[in-house]
Formats: sequence, C-alpha cells, structure tokens
Amino acid sequence: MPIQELSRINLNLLVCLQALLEERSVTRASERLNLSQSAVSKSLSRLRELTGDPLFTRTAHGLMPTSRALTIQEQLKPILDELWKVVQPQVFDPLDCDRHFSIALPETANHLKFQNSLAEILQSAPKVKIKLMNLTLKSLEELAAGKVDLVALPDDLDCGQHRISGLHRKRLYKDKLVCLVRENHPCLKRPWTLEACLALGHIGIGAVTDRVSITDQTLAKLGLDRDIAVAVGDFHSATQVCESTDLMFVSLGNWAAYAEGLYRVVSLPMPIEVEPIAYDLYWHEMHHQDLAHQWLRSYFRV
Amino acid sequence: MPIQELSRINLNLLVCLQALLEERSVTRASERLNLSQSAVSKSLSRLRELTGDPLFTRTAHGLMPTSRALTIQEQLKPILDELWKVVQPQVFDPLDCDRHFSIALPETANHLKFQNSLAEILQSAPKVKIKLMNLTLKSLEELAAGKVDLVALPDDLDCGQHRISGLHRKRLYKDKLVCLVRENHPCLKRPWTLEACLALGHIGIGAVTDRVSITDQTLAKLGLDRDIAVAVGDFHSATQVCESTDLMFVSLGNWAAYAEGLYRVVSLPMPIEVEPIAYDLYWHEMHHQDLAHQWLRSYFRV
DNA sequence: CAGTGATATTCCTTTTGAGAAATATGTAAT
DNA sequence: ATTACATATTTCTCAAAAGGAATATCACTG
Repeated sequence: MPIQELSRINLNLLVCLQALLEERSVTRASERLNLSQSAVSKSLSRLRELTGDPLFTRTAHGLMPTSRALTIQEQLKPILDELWKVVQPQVFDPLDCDRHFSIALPETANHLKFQNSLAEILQSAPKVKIKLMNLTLKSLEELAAGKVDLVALPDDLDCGQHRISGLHRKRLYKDKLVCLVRENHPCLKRPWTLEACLALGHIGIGAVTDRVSITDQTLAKLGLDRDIAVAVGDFHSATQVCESTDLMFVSLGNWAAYAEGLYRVVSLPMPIEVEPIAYDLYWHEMHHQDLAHQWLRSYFRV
Repeated sequence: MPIQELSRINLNLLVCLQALLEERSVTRASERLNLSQSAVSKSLSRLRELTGDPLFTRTAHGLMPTSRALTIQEQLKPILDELWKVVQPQVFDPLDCDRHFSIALPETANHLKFQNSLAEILQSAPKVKIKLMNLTLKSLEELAAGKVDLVALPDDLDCGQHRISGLHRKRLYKDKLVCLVRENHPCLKRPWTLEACLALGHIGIGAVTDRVSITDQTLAKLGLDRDIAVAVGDFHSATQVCESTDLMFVSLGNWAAYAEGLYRVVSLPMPIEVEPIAYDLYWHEMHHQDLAHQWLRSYFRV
C-alpha cells in the first residue's frame, strides 16, 4: 500500500500527460488544458523526471511518443475516467438501487401511517431491501452508530435525542390523544367529563410508575393524577386489556381508528386539552447528503 | 472526454482521501502522509468542497465516513493502485514479453553473425515475435517512422544516417574485406599482387557505375581503378557469378567463410591495406529507454 | 462543568505553478 | 547552405496554493 510514496508524486501531471498523448503536441495540449505552452512544456519535463523516460521525442509532425508513453497511454485513459466518476456528484436511480435500509418505527402509529409509503418505496425501487424494526430505547444509539438508517420517534419519549450529536430531524405529523374504552362500557351512557375520566382505572404503556407521558404531565400541571391500574408493553396488549376490562386506555388517534376495527373498543375524546403527540424522523448526519437516503426520507412526509 | 474539467480538480487530494479512509483520523492520516495535522485538515475541507459531501463526521472514536465516502472508498483503492503502477518504472520479464520486433539486417553478414543470437532471443522470450527484413535504402526512414525497431548498417553505405535526427547508434563489429575467386582459378597459381587483382574483372554489388564502396574509395586515393564487369543485387548472386566465371568478388570475411562451404570458391586476402567495414546498429530514440528494447539490443554485441 | 483528545481555523512562511517573452531546436523551402 | 517557420524549452517574475505552528472549537468523559 504505497500511500506514502503516492503522496510524493503529483497526480495532476497525469492529466497533462493524457492531453499530450491525445494531442501529440505541446501547443494543442495546452489549448485543451487552457494553459500556456510553457506551462505544459514544464509539466512535460516534470513528467519526464517522474517517469525517467523522455515520453516524447520531437519530430516533423509533432511529438512522437516513446514506447513507454504508449504503454502508459493504454492504462491511463480508463484510470482517469474512473477518477472522474469518483469526483462526479452521485447519481441515484431507484430502479438500480440495491441497498439495505433499516428503519426503526414505534410499534403502533407509524406502522399504520407508513404502510402505504412502504409499498410505494418497494414498487419504485424493486431491488431495495427494507428492515423494519420496533422502536426501542437503544434505537437512537444504533442510529448514531450507523446501524440503523432512520428512526421515527414520538416527542414525548426521551431516547436521548438531545444528548446525541450529529443527528438530523424532520417533524413528521402530530396525532391527538384519545381515550379508548370497551364497547358497552358504562361510562358511555353518562356525560364524559374529566371527573368521569379520572374516576376510571387506566392502562399505561411501560412501567406502572412511569409518569412521563404527555397525559400525566398535563394532569400534573393541573394538580391532578390518574390511576394506572395496569401497565403493559405494547399497544396491542393495552387494547386487549381495554377490551376485556372496564379500564380505559389513553391512546392515539391513528391507533384508535385502527383498533376500533380490530377490537371491540370505542374512542372518546380527551376530556381536557392535551398537547398532541408529534412524531419526528431522525437520521445520522453521515447519510444526510446521500441521495438514496434523501429519496428514502422523501417517503416520510409530514 | 473530460480532460478540461479533470484538469481543474486537484487529483492529489484523492491520495489524502484514501489515507483518511484508511485511518479514519485526520491525525493518523497526516502521519501516514508525512504532513501536519492542519495540512490534512485543510485538504479534507478542500475534498468536501470538491465532492459537495461532508465525507466524514466527527464522532467520539474518530471520523465516521458518510455513505458517499464509503462508496468512494470502494472505487478509490484500485484506481490508486493502477496509478501507482503507471508511474512505477517499467519492469521487463522476457518470459512475459509478447511484443513484435522488426529488424532490418544487411542481407549477408549479419544474418550469419546473429543467427545464434536469434535463437537465444526466442529461447529466453518465447512469446516474442521477430520479423527479419532485408536492409534497404529506406530502412532508416522506416526506423525514424517507428515502423522498424532495429537496423544494422555497414558504415560504407549511406542510408542518410547523418540526416536523420533522433537516432541512436551502437558500433557492432568490424569485418575485413577479402577477395573471392572460383576454385582452380588461374590466379591461384600466380603471385597474388595488387596488379594481379586489378587485372581481373570484378563483380560489384549495386549498380555498375557505383563507386561508393570502401574498396573503390581506397583505390581512388591511390589513383587506381578497378573494372566492375558485372553488378548484381545481392551476395548470393555475386558469389554464384564468381563461381562460374573468372571474375573476382570483393567480399567480407564472414561471408567468405560461409560461402566457401556453400560454393566452389576460395578466398584471398586483399592485396592492399583497406579499412575494414564497420557495422552499426541503429534504433530510434523513442525506444532508447524501453526495457524490452534494451534487452533486445543486448543480443547485438560487439 | 471542567478536562481530555480530537478536528477545524487562523496566521504566516515557503513552495509550487503559471505566464510572457526570449531562446533554442528542428523542418521544410528557397 | 541559408532562411523562414513552427514548435519546444528556458528564464524570470509573480500570484496562488500548500504547509506548519499556534489557537479555537467541538464532543465526549469523569
């Protein structure tokens, strides 16, 4: 691996050599390169030093390459073409892209929201592979480590997004909170007030002692509290508990719409004004300029 | 063909990029390149401008390449390896060389002298092809035009070697002149003197009116002349005429030795002191540094 | 929140590269 | 041969680029 020695030689001279090989004349080469004759002539003498070969000899009809120059000519053109490609801006063709993307989504709302997008992605880029992962507390760390390409995150969840640098973020959409109760729940026959709501036992996501959700924070500001009777790990479990008990579940609009078709539950509005949950898409700076990434991200709309 | 635009970009930066990709650290890359840390940092910022991509993002454990940098990494290494080969001094391996060489030799003496060399050449470089051509007056022009690789020339023959520039020359060997007459020639029974020699009719090579050979020039200096009765085009013809007539043929030592085995002729020394013929090997400057050529020329010894 | 280890930036010096014009070289024509 | 013409090379000057040392900035760590 000859980096040390490569760094000693001036690769720019090789472009000049290519021009000389093509034109076989210092003057014409200098025109091609927008330089003066003398500049190219000096480059040629530097090339002669570099290669230890005269490279060209003067004749009546311009320069005649030495056999060394001719063997160089065969090699050089494709190399320079490759180099040119390297510095050219990337091009991105969805039909041609065969990359693997890992995307971490919160278990509920985003799956629903982005199932259509997913179909579109796979349709316009048939060779692309997508790995969908459930959002965990480690998702952002994996994002920072380059192991995950995209993470969607509800803004009431602290996964350390403020501690991790080098992240980019795009606000996706907001979803308002709603209350889910089982069909024929007694409360449906009574007026639906804050008092009625707090009189019910609640189902929480995460640990029973968690009080980090928007709901709890808003209640706390009003000096109120709710009774989380059951805490479960995911939305499906929560909804199943909701269906089979008199407990209520503070859920999200998207999920509620989905759950009402799947479980025997109905939704009620939040009895107090609660800030809606915002979803943010996160990605690592390393992918920010990546055309394929930009294309992928474009499917995650507001 | 992007030479104009290629010439605007600084290819040297790519070596720096390769070092950065390998080391993933500005500091370590600078050590590899024998540069200061600030120099490499500035090169990196120039690379960022060049590619329009951050290329690396700072993390706790050094630089993390962007996906653009990673795709560049895949392409760059082989390109730089190729570039390195281009500027490396040529290597020459006879076993590997498959070139075609054209060699023009005077019809007689050199064929004999170099038949052994030829065998050696083909033996040590089995893939080499050699085209042997008879020397003509145009041989040196073809040499100048790059159509012939080597020309051997007796120095009494003017093929314009002084008019043509860019030629290299190596003195090969000298051969003295001898007289050939048929077996049982009457002169063999008499003393062999200059007078006896000039009394005979002579066989010339070339036109009857030519008086350019060393023999004729030497005689002219002494105020003498010889009678060229028959002029032929080549040495075989001359020797056949010599065998079947009483004419004599001023030939060369090498040829005489060969001819005495083939024809019924015998050789006599030149009756006066005549400068021996020198043979020179000519080649074009374009091949002077060419290792394969140098190797080929090495078989043409003094 | 200071400390550590790294990169980026600033300022200054040195080197390199480009151009203009003069000079040398080589070719072709007179 | 001599001259004229075209092209390459050299010389000299100047501007631009690259390098180094010191400093600022950043990101993680304890």
